Amino acid sequence: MPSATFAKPHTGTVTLWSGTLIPTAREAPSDAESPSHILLSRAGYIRKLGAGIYDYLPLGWRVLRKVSQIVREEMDAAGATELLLPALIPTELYAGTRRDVDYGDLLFKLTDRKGGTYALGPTHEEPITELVKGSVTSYKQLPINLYQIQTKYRDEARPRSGLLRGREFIMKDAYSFHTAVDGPGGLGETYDKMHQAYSNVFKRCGLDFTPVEAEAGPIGGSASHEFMVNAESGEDTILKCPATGYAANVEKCEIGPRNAPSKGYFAGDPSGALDEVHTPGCPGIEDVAKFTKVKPQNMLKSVLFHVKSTPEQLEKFGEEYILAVVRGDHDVNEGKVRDAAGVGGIELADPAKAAAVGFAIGFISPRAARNADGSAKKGVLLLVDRDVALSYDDAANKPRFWMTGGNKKDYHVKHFNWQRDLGTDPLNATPHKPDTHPAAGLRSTDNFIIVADVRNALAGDPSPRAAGTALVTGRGIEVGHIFKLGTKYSDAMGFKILNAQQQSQSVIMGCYGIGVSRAMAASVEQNHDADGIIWPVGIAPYHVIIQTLKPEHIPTAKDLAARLGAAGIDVLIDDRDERPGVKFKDADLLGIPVRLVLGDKALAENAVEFKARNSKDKPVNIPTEQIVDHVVTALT
RNA sequence: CGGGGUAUAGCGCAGCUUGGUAGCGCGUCUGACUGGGGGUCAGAAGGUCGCAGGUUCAAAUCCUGUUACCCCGACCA
Repeated sequence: MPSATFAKPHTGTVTLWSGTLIPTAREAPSDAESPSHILLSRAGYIRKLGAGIYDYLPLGWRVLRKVSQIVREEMDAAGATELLLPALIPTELYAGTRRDVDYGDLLFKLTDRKGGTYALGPTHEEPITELVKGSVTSYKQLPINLYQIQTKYRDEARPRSGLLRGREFIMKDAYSFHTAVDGPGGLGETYDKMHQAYSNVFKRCGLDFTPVEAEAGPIGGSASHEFMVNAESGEDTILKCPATGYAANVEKCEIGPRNAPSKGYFAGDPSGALDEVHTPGCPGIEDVAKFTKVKPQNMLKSVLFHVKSTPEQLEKFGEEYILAVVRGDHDVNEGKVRDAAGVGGIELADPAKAAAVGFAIGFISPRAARNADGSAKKGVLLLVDRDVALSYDDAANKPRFWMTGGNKKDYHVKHFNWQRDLGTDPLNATPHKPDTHPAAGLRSTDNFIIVADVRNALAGDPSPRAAGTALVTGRGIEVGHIFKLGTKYSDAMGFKILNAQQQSQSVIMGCYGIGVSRAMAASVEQNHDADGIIWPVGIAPYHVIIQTLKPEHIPTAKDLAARLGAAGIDVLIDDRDERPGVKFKDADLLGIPVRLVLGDKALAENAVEFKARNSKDKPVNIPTEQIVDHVVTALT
């Protein structure tokens, strides 16, 4: 681990408990559920003021300042510079990007006395682009990477878990500007630097984290990474390859190759005669499974997407749909569907509109992508996951049994067979090649069908990086996200400059975020026990807590604190006239790495009692003259 | 946004069914005894029962409305 903050040649802070505000409580507020929320509340770091809104008390603010300082040092070392933008953003600034609309209700909006409308910034792409656009006029001034540490606002539909998902939170956001993606000074170079800086930051914060590949941006490749703190209580699921270290979030994770079916995709005889069953009020897989006793893994789940076409595409191709088919116990992955289809954007189809085009949502079968005569419906792509494009079960050595929708309300069918029941034999289908240009839209052909990986990866799926290795899952809390934006914002806001060839070009951007307040909570999620918090040294509010057991020991405690402070150590002196039991309990709750106790026993032998919060070892007496060195060693 | 729930002292809760002087634990304050893992005893302060209407001689309690908050789901750079 890189050098800890305390080792720097500055004087540490010394604080008297009696002079500050540390309201510890035996019981947490009833609305606190997650460990970080409960412990930070009980130990007096934060207090709730409203849904998703928290006071940062002195201890909490010290932790946030320590995290911020680590972020500053690493960002500065990576060539970025700090500034501060307003939190209050005039709505006009969103005119080009339309993000006030895209963000929707997530954006806090307010109106001033003159009727002007504003937003409380959730991120700052627009203000930073506006700033740089107005002050950078030559390619010679690029690249540049600017960051701020600031309070952000998002009107979350459901704030939860204390600091982990608040409506007001502290975030570091950085934005870089370039004239090229590759090469010296390019976006890629800064992106890699940020990746390294983020790893340094989270290491110094003492967090156990995993960088994962996330949904790729417009530039493609691994253009986005999330930094996930590994914690069981995390909201996000990540997948890892134990052999190669490959890690990705559910949205992004690829699934490796598996054995090709022995007879080929779709090939094989039916498992029985097509059998229609009445399934009243059962639109969902779970309902059907319960009602018919057929396992979800023997069902085909058909999900209809609507292609978000541009007006020009609408003109040329009409409304287009994608019918994605996965196994009943699998989840369709929207990003994979979009990429496999080769279109720019998709959305779940509206049930009413789908019904008008002949899709009974909830009861769709692959057959719904065909006309009555078996020909392909115009503008409908049938996208079949590899795990269901089968008619023969190699493992069981018999025809594959499928149940699927009956294409009319309240009916399903058993013994669906791809070759017999699709309408046209898929073996004769012309493979669809998505147009290389996503904006081109779908093309209708007679046999419009693709076999692809279109579902979310699961634990046990083959790794995409190591043959014969299975993916494993873990839970995580997203504390950082780096992203290659490309020209999305510069184009939307008309930010172009002349390059060395005297040609006007769009400025290429990257953005890089760290959830500062979320990192504090994530650390507690990861580092606590039944008694309280266990801070990593790097972000602990104080390095040492000195406890006096009798008031007459306070002068001795102050002398000791001064010696520790001179060594750059931050010290909290618990000078309260409380009983020892209360003080020990509170010390454990607060989670300060080192506890020094001044009591008659130790003082009688001219010693101080030392205990590390993260150790189960019994306290040991250290001679007073050695205590500073002992603490420094313990903290390093 | 859909479903479920809660609102009474700083915190955690009871009281509401069956209307009649506002209760308990923790914490706080005073005093005494204590003094190495939330100590004991004695005393004290602290609440217009979320808000607004209504019913009633009388409402924390019954009725109507409203607001806030929590949980599950949907959503989430």
